Amino acid sequence: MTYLHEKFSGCLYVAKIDPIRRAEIGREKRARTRAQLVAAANSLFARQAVESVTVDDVVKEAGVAKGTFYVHFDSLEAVTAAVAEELVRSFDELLQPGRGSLTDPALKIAFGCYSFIDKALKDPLWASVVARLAAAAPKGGEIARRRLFEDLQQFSKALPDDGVSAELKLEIVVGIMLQILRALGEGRLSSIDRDAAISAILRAIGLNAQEAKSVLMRLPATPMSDNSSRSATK
Amino acid sequence: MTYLHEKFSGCLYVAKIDPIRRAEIGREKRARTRAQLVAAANSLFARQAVESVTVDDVVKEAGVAKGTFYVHFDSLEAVTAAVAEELVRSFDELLQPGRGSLTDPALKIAFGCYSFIDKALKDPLWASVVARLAAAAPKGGEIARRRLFEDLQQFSKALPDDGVSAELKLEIVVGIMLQILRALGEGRLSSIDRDAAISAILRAIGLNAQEAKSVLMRLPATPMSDNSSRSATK
DNA sequence: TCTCATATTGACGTGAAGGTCGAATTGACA
DNA sequence: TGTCAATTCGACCTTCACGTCAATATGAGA
Repeated sequence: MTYLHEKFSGCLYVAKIDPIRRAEIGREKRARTRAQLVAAANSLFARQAVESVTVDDVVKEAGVAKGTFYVHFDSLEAVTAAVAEELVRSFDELLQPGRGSLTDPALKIAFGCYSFIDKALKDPLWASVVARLAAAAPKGGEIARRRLFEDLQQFSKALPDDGVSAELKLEIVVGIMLQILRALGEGRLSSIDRDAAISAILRAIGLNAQEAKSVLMRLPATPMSDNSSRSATK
Repeated sequence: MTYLHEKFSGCLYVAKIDPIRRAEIGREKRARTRAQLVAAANSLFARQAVESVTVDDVVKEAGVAKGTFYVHFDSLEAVTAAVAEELVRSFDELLQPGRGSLTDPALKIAFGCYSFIDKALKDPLWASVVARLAAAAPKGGEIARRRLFEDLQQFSKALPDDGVSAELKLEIVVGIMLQILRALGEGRLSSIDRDAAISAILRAIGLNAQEAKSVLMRLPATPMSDNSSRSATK
């Protein structure tokens, strides 16, 4: 019986399921392991410098074997990029609901900055990771940069020329935001006034105190729901 | 003859010069080698990330043997700190002549920022090194930070409260400056308008456009001599 | 229960970087 | 020119992280 079965199945009958189905089966397990690795890297980046993290660190943190790492990623840069991508994606998602309704460029910019700082204040680990990745993997945030730049161009058009190019404004806004992030991550500025920070940014890019205040008041209330308990890993 | 001489000198006569004199003799050679190592590290930091520089890189660049490195420094961090210290010292020196005469805090701040950006524009290698070290060895710039903070406190006192703490202002100014440095080092912003940048900074910390312009006009002309040919290594 | 594609494992080879130390060099002095 | 202390040299050892791969485990379908 066994013999017959083996011969039968081995030569003609079994062996070919559906290759597409096969891939589907693997996908879930595969995706879970990959997510574990990304989460582990994220978690490590919250604790130590990006450059000091090793493959061994990541696999240990993720609880998988070293070989598994290389099934999912070519190198540390690859997993770092994945972490950055996930961070950008998730923040973007967070922004969508509020952002859609805004048309005034100044408001869009203020809203984005406000949400960013708000998130950083509520989730210091997130702040640490973003600050470190911004330095180590600037590639990741490029999309966000581009969007901000477009808003700034629009914004500049609707303003009497103040001699500050949109390119310079971009660097100024990004510089302020990243520095605040770093400061939060390093324990300086344990609690700052979001409004004050946004106001400074708006004034730096050309609004006067009056206008900045007006923009602040027109900001959608509580730009993000305050479920601050979730860790940076999510 | 040889025998007598050896015995004579070896036992009684020679052997003890003056230990203080000895040290003096070595000092010059020693200092030169140390300076070579610091210059080599500086030069490497202008080309590649601080963390990617190895001891072998440094000694190769300096043209000395590995063992020599460890005579002068305990580790890469030590030589990195030395580079940072030298950078701060030399910039400070550059600032002294113009800074002495200034009493208005806004003017002091503007002058410092202007000189900084000016230097960065004239010496992109310097900009790269400072930008990288600011991220990798924040310890080094602490003195500069402290001085800027004091100026900002004075500045804030003489201003109607705008809700922005001096601590936050410090991060804002530093953030803008470092980001401009990074942008220059990475080729974005190949040439920016110094006045525009300073104006943005002044407005961010509470001045209105009018006042910012006034401060800019009161800046000492050509804050630094423009011998821009010297490389970042010096 | 058996089979097979897929995913996972971890021991291992390789090379690069850190750090050491006895030998060699240098140069002021007698 | 010989001596000695200070400096420099570079071969060598050690550690550690990278990346590989043959062996093993998993689990859906027959």
